[in-house]
Amino acid sequence: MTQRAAAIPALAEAFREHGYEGASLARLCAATGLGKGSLYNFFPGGKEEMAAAVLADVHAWFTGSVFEPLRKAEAGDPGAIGAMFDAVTVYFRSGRRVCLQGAFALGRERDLFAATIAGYFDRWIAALAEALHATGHGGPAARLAAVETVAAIQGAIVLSRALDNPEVFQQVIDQTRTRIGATGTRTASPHS
Amino acid sequence: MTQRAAAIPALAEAFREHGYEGASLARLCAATGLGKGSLYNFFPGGKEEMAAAVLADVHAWFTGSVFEPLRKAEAGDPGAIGAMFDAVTVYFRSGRRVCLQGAFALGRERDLFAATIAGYFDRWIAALAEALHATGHGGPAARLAAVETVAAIQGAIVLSRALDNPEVFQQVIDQTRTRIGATGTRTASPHS
DNA sequence: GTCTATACAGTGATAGAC
DNA sequence: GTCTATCACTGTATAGAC
Repeated sequence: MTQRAAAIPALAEAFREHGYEGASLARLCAATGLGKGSLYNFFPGGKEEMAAAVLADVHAWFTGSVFEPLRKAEAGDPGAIGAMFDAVTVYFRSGRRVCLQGAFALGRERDLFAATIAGYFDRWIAALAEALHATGHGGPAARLAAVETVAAIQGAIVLSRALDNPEVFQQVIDQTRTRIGATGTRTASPHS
Repeated sequence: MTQRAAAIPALAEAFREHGYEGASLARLCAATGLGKGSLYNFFPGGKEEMAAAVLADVHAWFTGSVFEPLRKAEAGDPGAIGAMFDAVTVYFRSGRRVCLQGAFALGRERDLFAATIAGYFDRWIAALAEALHATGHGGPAARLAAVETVAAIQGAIVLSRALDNPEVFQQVIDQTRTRIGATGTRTASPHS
């Protein structure tokens, strides 16, 4: 059990780097340091179960580190939204690290994990919309702003990777952050 | 020569639907209606050359239908930027159709086509920044707004596919369009 | 030029030894 | 539990008949 959990981060990085179809079992073995037998012992469903476990792990991390803290904005914490921007900037390494659910949404992997992927972004948008509502945005406007913000983050990852330039990630994040009036860290030096 | 050109749109759709690694030669043959021998006759470099030809074709279409028309904003046409939003909405079918260069930017395909992908987005941002500059945005602010707008479009594709909901594409596009003050069609009915 | 046949490495998955 | 060996299959690419 704990062995299985320990393999998931390595699997996640392999899926991030190579995509679902590109992450062959040979690479997954190399990434985890386990043989095929061990992997199939932990994940009887094969590659699909490994990817599902990784997506669930990512969702769990975001729930604890992003979605739940956003709820603190309801308690009157104006810095909660700013903390979200800081968290995703670190997590996605300023665009150098891919959003797995976003990447899967573009390919045929979406058919396999449609409900999981939609659930992830639904929760994100809902939590952010609540926080925006608590900080003054009107009801429907809060959800629109939440949708636009999450889209901006995903677009920032795509564009910064396309241009191979983490600074454009920072630019998009900073503009989005100031527009919706979030407090918190504004990156002074855009490097690394 | 003209036969080769006729195959490219079919190849493009196959790469869009299945991704680079997922688009097997069998599927590329089925999509084009050609045998392997014919494909290798037109594209001696194999799959990589087919994908490169597709990316070049997409770039050429955007140059003629998006980038060049944006330059008309310099001639004092305020509707040029609005026309860009209309064009990309139709082209990407409100998020149902993937941006090939954006999808490749997320995967390992980026290593193969890095210069091509970066060039595509560089041209887009440059053309849009010029148009924004001509319609009143200050110099550095114009480029920032251009970067943010292109990122918003890419994020709109990712998010609308993740939620399997073209309306969120329209929402993000409409918000971005009004924020930068572009005239043109504002989608009244968000359906299809 | 376009097809069929084929080469050969690599795929996901399984069975069985230890 | 973890490994090695092997499975049937698909991948890209090539060769050769027509």
